[in-house]
Amino acid sequence: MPRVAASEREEFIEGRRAAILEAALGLWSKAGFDATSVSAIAEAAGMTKGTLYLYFPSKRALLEAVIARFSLRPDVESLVERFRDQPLEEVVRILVEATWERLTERKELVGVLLRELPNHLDQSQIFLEQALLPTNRLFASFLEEKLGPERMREIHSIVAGRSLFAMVLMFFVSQEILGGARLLPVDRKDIVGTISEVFLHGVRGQTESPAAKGAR
Amino acid sequence: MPRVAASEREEFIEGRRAAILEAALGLWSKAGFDATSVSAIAEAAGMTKGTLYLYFPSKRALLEAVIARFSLRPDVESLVERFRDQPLEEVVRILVEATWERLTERKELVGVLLRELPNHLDQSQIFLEQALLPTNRLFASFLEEKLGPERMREIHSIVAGRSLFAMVLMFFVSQEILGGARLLPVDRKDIVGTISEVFLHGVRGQTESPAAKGAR
Amino acid sequence: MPRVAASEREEFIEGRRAAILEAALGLWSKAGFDATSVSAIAEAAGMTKGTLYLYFPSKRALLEAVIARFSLRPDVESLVERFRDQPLEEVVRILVEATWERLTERKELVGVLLRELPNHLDQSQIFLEQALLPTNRLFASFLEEKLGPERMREIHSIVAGRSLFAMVLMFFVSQEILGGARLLPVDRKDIVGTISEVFLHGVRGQTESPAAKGAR
Amino acid sequence: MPRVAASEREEFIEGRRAAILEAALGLWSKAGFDATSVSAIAEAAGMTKGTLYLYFPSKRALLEAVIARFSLRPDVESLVERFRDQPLEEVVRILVEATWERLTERKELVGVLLRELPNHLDQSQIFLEQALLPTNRLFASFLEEKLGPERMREIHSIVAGRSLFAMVLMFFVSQEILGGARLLPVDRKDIVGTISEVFLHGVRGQTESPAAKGAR
DNA sequence: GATGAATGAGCTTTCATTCAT
DNA sequence: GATGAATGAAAGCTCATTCAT
Repeated sequence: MPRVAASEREEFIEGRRAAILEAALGLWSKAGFDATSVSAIAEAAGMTKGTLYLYFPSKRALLEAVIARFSLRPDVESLVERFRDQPLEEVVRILVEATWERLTERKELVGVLLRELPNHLDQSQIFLEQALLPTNRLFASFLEEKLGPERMREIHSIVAGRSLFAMVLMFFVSQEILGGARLLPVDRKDIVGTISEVFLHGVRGQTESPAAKGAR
Repeated sequence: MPRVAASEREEFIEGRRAAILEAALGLWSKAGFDATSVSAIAEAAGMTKGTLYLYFPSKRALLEAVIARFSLRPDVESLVERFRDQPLEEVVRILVEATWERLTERKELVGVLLRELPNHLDQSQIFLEQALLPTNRLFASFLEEKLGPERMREIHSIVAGRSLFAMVLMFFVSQEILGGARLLPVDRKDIVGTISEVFLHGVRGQTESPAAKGAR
Repeated sequence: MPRVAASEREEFIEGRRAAILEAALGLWSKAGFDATSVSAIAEAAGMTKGTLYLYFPSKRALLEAVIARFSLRPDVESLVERFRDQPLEEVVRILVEATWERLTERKELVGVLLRELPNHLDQSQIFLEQALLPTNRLFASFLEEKLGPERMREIHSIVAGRSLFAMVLMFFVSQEILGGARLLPVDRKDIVGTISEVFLHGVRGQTESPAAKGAR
Repeated sequence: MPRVAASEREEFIEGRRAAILEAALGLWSKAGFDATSVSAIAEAAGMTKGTLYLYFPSKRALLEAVIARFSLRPDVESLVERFRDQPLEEVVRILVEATWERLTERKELVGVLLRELPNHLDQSQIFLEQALLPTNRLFASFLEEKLGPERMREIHSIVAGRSLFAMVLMFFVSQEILGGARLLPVDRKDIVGTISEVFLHGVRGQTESPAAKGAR
């Protein structure tokens, strides 16, 4: 004779879990995993330590749940799917823009992952396997299709694809997480534009005019 | 009245400090700053906790000393200086190669910096200012010289320069630090080659054949 | 939802705090503040260190709480109020007796205060202001009333009043705290009697018979 | 074949010991025995920890040496001896004045003794026996002589004598050590005058005029 | 489901003392 | 005689986790 419907109860529980995850993420992004106490998280989530342990069996498990939340995958996949017929230029620009957007939205999570993944190598494996590699593969195959087999003999599509993501992420980290923006602010347009430009000509490669060739 | 020459004593002290720094770096790269106890570091350095505190006033000061050790600066500077007259292609390839080498040598330090800098934003600022920006500026001016003012109206030299470093570092992090190499090993030659290739064509840009243009 | 009434819980907490204060006082009176460890106090109070820190945020705060407990004030005030119409002799004798009694009851606290106040000058100020001065002033005004303005031109009522307390306290300290009683036991009656006698004739002053005068 | 005469060496050693004692006293009076480290004392004495241990076998022994330095004895004895034939009034006034002076000179030592004696009861015994009791007895016998056997049936000469010292010391402690002077400054003349006045009439006692009696 | 008192292991740091040089 | 590097014990304090209510 449950007082509430099962679904309602589950919803409630999911809400509490979400509140805890959010609180943990916020505090960890500020001070790191070890330097944040469980009771601080519980307080930020509006409950006591004891209650928090009703929803997660340990601090470690809470970290795993936070990590599991993150993925750029859905975005990239749907974008690539949606724009598969568009020219490469278009897709790359949209992708860079979307990725930067996504990173900005999840700034806190990016910071936490950056710091905590290396401390938890098993988590790291899972994360790479589930969140990064499929996207990397998908985009690589898209690149291969667009660039043709000839060019693929010169560059490694996986490396190339990951390089694009690397440029975006690294720029994001140095500007937004480590505070580079305060020292040397760069306009977002310049960032997205330059990265796309560099990548595009980079993967296209080679097809320079004789004049440019002479200039080398 | 000291029995040993001052220089000899200083040497001895410097040796102990170095041993401590090395021990700290090794342990931190495995488990992180907070999760590594001072006594573990002392033991790894072949002394007791009390002795360690003779050489560093606090755990925090030890971290700062470890961070202060790191810089890619000298390398890049001397390389750019040495090869200033060589074609861009040459310099970029050498630079990417050298940076990858350096990162590999200092793998542990890279991991520690990655994780601890965001937790110590003041240190972060100092690090960015002293280790990253000067190099970034130097390479940007080198790029401008090589590519000419026209191209510079299309791309941002600082962003471009940092993108190169970003590609190298990010690849390094995902392969070597987070363990990507175990999931999807990529040959080092491919990495260096592709990154250089992408970057070079990327910054050169533009001078495509009409055929390529039509394909967009 | 708490299972016990709020008042009941508060009572419980107050009980634990009292147990800790008592334990701290007992140990400090034997070995001093610095030489007594927090875990020794906790053990004496029937709990572990961690639990003690649930009730007091620091060792220092515990000291402050102990100091805050002490005051001779209520006694003196009520006594002076109650016996305001009695002759000075009566009041002084009762006061000396009561003070000695009180000191004996709180022997441990007296010892702790004696030693720790000079190490914590801020606490010292608070203690003097709240516990000593009001009493001193009250008794001084009582003396002025009883002795008349003429005599007051010769002696300083604040100094005189404090002198009485000084005699009692100092005797107490040298006999009971420093162990003088073991070397040269003095009957309590003698102490109270002589101090009162000395003080009374002292403040009355002057009105000796010619015979006594000649004996000088 | 000593390079210096034995006496010269002894003098040197005595000088170092004195420097250490002084340094220890200065620091202890500020922060207390436990809260002052041996190396702080050594530094203040112009040597290193290791050297200090050449002169005193332990921190505890250093405390004992400091305590052993203190005594009011010589003063009181010589004063009483010198003024034995003067009227009681004169002697008491001089004694109070001299004691206050002495306490002021040795303010630091008084503070240290006050705090540390109760922590070191064995030292306390020695101190009482050697520094206080003989003086107390001497002054008591002087009082008996001056006041005559009749009065002695009413007051206890030891208690009376110590009361005088108590008044002086207690006033000194509350004003100078605990900082009472800052709250309620009292002129030194008033202090010495009132204490002497109170004591003198107090021990003389009894012989009031009928008028005064009626005023009670 | 929620609480919060309790714990014990572990942390960083200090310090009196020793001893080879 | 003087040094200062080394130590190990212990201090104050924090915190993840448990569990009776």
